Amino acid sequence: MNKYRTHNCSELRKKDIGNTISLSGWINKKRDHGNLLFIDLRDNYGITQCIIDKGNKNFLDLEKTQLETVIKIEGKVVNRSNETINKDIKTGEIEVAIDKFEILGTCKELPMPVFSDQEYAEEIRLKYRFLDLRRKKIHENIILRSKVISFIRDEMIKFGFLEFQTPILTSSSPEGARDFLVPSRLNPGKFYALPQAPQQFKQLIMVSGFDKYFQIAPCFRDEDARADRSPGEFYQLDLEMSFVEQEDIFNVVEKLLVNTFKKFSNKKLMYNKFPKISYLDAMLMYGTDKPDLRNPLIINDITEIFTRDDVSFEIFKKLVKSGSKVRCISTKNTKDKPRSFFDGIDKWAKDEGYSGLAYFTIEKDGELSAKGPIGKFFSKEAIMEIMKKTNSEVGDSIFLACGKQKELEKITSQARDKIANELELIDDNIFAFCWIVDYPMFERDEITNNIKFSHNPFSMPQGDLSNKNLENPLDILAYQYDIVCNGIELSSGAIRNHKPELMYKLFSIAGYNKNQVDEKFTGMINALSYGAPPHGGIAPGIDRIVMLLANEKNIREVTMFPMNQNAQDLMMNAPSDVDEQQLKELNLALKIKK
RNA sequence: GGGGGUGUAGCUCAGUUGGUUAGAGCGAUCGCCUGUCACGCGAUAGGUCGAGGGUUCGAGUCCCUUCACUCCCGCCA
Repeated sequence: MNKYRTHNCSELRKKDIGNTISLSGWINKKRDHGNLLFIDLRDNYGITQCIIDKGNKNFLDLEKTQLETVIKIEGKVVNRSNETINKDIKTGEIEVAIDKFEILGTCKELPMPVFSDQEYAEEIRLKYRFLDLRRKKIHENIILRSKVISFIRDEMIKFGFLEFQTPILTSSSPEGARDFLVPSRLNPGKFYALPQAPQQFKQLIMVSGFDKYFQIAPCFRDEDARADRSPGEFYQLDLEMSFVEQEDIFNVVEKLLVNTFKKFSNKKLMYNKFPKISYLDAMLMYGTDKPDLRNPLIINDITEIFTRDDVSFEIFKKLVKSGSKVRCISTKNTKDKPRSFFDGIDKWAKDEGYSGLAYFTIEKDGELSAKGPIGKFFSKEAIMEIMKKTNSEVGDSIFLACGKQKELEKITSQARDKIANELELIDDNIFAFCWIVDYPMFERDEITNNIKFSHNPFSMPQGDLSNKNLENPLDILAYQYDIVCNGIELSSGAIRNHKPELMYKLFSIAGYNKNQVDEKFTGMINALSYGAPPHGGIAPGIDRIVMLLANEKNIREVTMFPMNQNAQDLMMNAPSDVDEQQLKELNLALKIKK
């Protein structure tokens, strides 16, 4: 028999009454009645109420034992009378009458209470993460994460995928995010990079003939944090398949995500078959390539309206003449919303640094009219045209913004979220997945004006790639796709370009000559020249999936040992100074800017 | 790099228009209490009001600088 326990803290039931047992765990809470002491003993599995009274010689010792001390108790399982049953815990029908106890791990005065479910400052949670992780909510989140990962792994194996590991110390890649670098001792002055994703390796696995690969892969990117983005490191379900078209990838991933989300959440899926939205449509209708489809609001382009003679909103007309566009959001039946609602939206837009959001409400009091500060600038006919374009009715309101396309996309996208939140249009009990497809292969760099890859340079372009098409590179679409759920980008993937000649051509458009490509992508280009299968894949973000399933707004709530916003581990004190000898071995000298 | 929010006891927070000795709950310590499950009751200890500077007769409160945490923009093929 194990020396610490016969049962865990969630196991004992009525059938155990009368048995002598032992439990080990943390003192979660004490209720001291002076001559009678209740102790909630907690372990990973649950809580068992233990009880001791003054008659026992251990009473005084136990009474002054601190919360969160780890103890072992021995005693008898006893019945609880009907009035004292606790329905909130699994072991609530019984309690343990303590006979003996032993301290296994003492506890100093706590910097933060464990039993409480109130919120604590991030700093103290991260510094004492081991205490924070004992708390119910986050403890359960981390267990959920484990279960989700196991489930995904099982599913992938059932689908016929093989799991492989790829190197953590690899080479720096010229495209993409900032790399984490690791100096090489044996190769002075040279550096490894931690992988931003196992992108090239997984393609090489396909070239090596393994057909279907997956990995719960750690990825490292040295970029600034956000609520849904850990600084430094995160995990992807990295997968790649040979001899597939886009649709084959979609089928596998849809099945996996639907199964996973149905298993681990009670929320409804808006679509079992994820809708496919082209990048261009998404940018027009939602102003972003990660739209929240729970939000019913749609953005419409009504630039043409401002070329009409019967529209006299001169500010917008002037901007439109010089190349700006006008886009709008129509809200259903908002005619009775108070003035403060509309002005609040306008003020919000100004606070965000935009020039504001104009608005009017369509009313019909005999005659059709636009009510609101700018309503008078629109003729009846112009209003009817706007109603037609935006699918609006009398009683609806129109919010308008004018500007250059990029800026306009940004404000309308944010306004779409803001207005929907104000109007409470978003059902939080739904997961709305979609595919964003047909990303452009290239885009123009706004600063340098050069043509560059818009996403992954290894993606396969769509259509017939005669030289004629290559003359208009900005029109080339790629077999490149993203999955979005509730406005969060879950993954991106692509059918890869496995033809070296085509790759050289595409790279030349982005300004790389053959030698540069050979040098920067040695492994890849070389491999593709020795019989590469057509292949493609995707990489859903594990942390974000778990975050959605746990109904959390912050990635740290599903990460066991996260870093803070400045990429510091407050518990381990990373990053840290290293001693002179270590630097010397690595041939490094520090030169820190003041 | 830029913008917003927060910072008061170990923890969570209150603190009015600038005005005497900065408060509460939890936790800690001590005492009372045999059926609680956020047990109850009483007492005690516990404060660089994030830090520095300024205005003022007087600053937790106003101003400037700075630090920490956080959210957002930039960034994230």
